[in-house]
Amino acid sequence: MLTSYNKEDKILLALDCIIFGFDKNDLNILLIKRDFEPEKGKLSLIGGFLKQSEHLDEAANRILFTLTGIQNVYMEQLYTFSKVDRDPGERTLSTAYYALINIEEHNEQLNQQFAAQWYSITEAPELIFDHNEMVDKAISRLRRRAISKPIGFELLPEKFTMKQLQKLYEAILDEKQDKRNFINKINSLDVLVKLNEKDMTSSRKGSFLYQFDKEKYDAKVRDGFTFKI
Amino acid sequence: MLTSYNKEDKILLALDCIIFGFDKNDLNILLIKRDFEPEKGKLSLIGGFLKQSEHLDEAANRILFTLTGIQNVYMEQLYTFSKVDRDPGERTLSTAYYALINIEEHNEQLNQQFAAQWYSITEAPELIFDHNEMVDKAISRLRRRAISKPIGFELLPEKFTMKQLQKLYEAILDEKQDKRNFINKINSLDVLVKLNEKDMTSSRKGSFLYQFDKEKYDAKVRDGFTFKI
DNA sequence: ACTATAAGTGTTAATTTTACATTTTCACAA
DNA sequence: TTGTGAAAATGTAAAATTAACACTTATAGT
Repeated sequence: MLTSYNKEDKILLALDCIIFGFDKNDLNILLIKRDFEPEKGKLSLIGGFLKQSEHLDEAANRILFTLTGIQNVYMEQLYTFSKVDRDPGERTLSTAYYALINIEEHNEQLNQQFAAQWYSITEAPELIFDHNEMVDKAISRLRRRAISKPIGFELLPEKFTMKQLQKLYEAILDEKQDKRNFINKINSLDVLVKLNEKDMTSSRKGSFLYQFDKEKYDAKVRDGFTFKI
Repeated sequence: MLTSYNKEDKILLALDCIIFGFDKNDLNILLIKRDFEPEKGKLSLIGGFLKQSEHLDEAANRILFTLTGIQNVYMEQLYTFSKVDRDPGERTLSTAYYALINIEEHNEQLNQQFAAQWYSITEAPELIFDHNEMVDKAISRLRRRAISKPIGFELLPEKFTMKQLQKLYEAILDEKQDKRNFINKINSLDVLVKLNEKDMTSSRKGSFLYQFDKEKYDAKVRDGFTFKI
């Protein structure tokens, strides 16, 4: 086929993944010590380059898997960063993706053979290039999403307590929630099932475990309900 | 400087601009008849290619200016589209940008020498490649933005009537608004100045003109107020 | 001066959001 | 066995916001 584009510039396109995990009280992100120049040894997001015949979504998953062993994670495209000198090594753009994962569930995958590690976002480690900017943008996107979609459940174990859910939302939104109002709100959404099981690790009384009911949620969305915390 | 990226693929990166304008009752977008292959003669967004040493934001403005004569428009990045066969001519990604402009104000710029024309989004013309998908995404972004930022004012003349503002929001949100509630809401935001002038073209009684007070708005935002229609 | 037409204006009910404190349960220690 | 400490569970009333709704006013043109 004839193409008319042959005098246009071709450019390196990187991808960087902001992987959020939640651990008791804190939002964490997965970072890696960069083992090649430039900026070798500094902390970086999980990143790599797009191949010629790859969809960005695929590339993001390939890169995540290659560097962490984690797979089958739903990632969402965040933004394409394009400052001319953003990478001192060579001119590259980078499309950032972000995802939420449940730390425990993926810790088997993320084992010793990978250099990636969890860092609390409250400690805000300094990253190479424009990666801090990427993280900031991801956090604000996460906040916006968290109040309009039940996105947070991805960060919790399958069974969780109301307290854990509340802590999670407090971490994402970075603000305290009133316990009773929070529980009432969640219950009114009617997308959780209360199990006949208690978590006994946090108190003598024990607290009931809940599960997110995806089918119920999907059905409600179909009927035009909007989730809003 | 030494670079370690030399075995990575380089890729063509296009940009496409979704330019919204508003005209009495309808949201419009600016489209162009494509004058080169592939898909020559079909309708397309305003598009072009990123150059090696250009920021995406710059490129979007350059492309818009080149194809329409319109300049100094604030465009926001929307999404990067990357289906492998999205352009049958050659493998390209495309980063979409969108902007809101005031049709009258830019019609002098957009003169005969340019092929770009306004099309109502309600007529939903069929576009090349994945451009319809881009437009859909831009519209939903626009809706989300419109209820949380006073973004709509960019689409109106400097002086406008409440009726025009209401029509605009009805077009963006695609739903009727109650006249009294709408006006009360807008007034309670307290970011408009009522002028001592009337627009006499639409009724015998005439209707007062208003102006958006950007300084007042910025000051309020600084004090932590959130605009929400 | 009459008429036709769009502009302009407020109130009440319904819903949602916020603030807030006591009782319950149970493991463990005495 | 009884008592104690610690977290879990629970409801209501006030405040704020949103939604529904219809008549009066101003004016140009006849």
